[in-house]
Amino acid sequence: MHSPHKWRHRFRANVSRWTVPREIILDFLSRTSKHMSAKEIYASLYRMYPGIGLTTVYRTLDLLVRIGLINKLTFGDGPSRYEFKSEKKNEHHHHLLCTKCGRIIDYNDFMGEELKLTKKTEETLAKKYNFKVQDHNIEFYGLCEKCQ
Amino acid sequence: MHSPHKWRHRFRANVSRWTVPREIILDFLSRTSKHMSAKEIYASLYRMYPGIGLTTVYRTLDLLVRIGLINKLTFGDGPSRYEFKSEKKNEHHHHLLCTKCGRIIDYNDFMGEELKLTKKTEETLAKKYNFKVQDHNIEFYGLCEKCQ
DNA sequence: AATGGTAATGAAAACCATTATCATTAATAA
DNA sequence: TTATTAATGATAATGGTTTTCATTACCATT
Repeated sequence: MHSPHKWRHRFRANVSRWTVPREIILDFLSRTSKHMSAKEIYASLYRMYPGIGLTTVYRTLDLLVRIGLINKLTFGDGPSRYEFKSEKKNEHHHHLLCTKCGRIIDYNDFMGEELKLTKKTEETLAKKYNFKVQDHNIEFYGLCEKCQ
Repeated sequence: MHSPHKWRHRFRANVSRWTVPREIILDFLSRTSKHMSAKEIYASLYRMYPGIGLTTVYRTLDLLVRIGLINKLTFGDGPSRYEFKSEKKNEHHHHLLCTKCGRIIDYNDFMGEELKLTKKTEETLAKKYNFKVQDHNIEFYGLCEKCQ
């Protein structure tokens, strides 16, 4: 299923070496759908690979974001969270955040409408402010099932 | 123009006292359209009111967010920024962020379309996940005029 | 106006996520 | 196999924010 060196060429292309810590971090992220903080990732990996350092986790996450294999999510307070970026085009999604318990829900409804709106907005902003849009983010805040 | 105790009743309603630090912080924010960090606000006020403490600035900003008079903006890394929330309904806006220089641009184009999309999304999410939406946020990332 | 109860203040220390430093280790080109 | 040099991991440092606590000052009640 998971060929061990699936992503090796992506590293090579970025003048980066293929190392054990990088492989296990990326493999770990590719197998979970959770949105985890650096510390949580570190704690999870530490059991199987006690030699790993938190610093390396931070550096690797940073590299993976630069390469474009994962997303970094920063929701207001608290630590940044990371999620694996799926190859599948139709898995583009946004987040629903519970303001009480911090729960994060992925949703991908209305992506068609959203795309229409963002495309239109991007064009207008480009003209009006001479701003070159690279990416966008949409999130909803509220109360999840358990918290209301 | 600015009655000095314009917001006093808002504090009372929240069982909070009307104090000098709170007044000058709120007054300062109401007069600027910039998105300032706690430290920047502190530095600006320190000149006119050297007795003020950074801690009080943080605490007051937190209170003002709770009361609903200002917005707290958290853009990835760096300090949180704060903006005065205008009373005028038509001044609802979102942000355009330059990923290179950090510049923030307010825009309020397509609010009609946005409202349509968010309303629809909120209804669906409420049904599908039993999630009660309270607020939303949209932001675009890219390069500003100077940085591209 | 004076008093007293208590919330608010400010200086300092603590906290927490993240980054920098640096000696050691290991990936890879030769 | 070796040499080069990027990557690692322990530790210290950093920066934003929060906590602690003794002091101050709002403001409801006299």
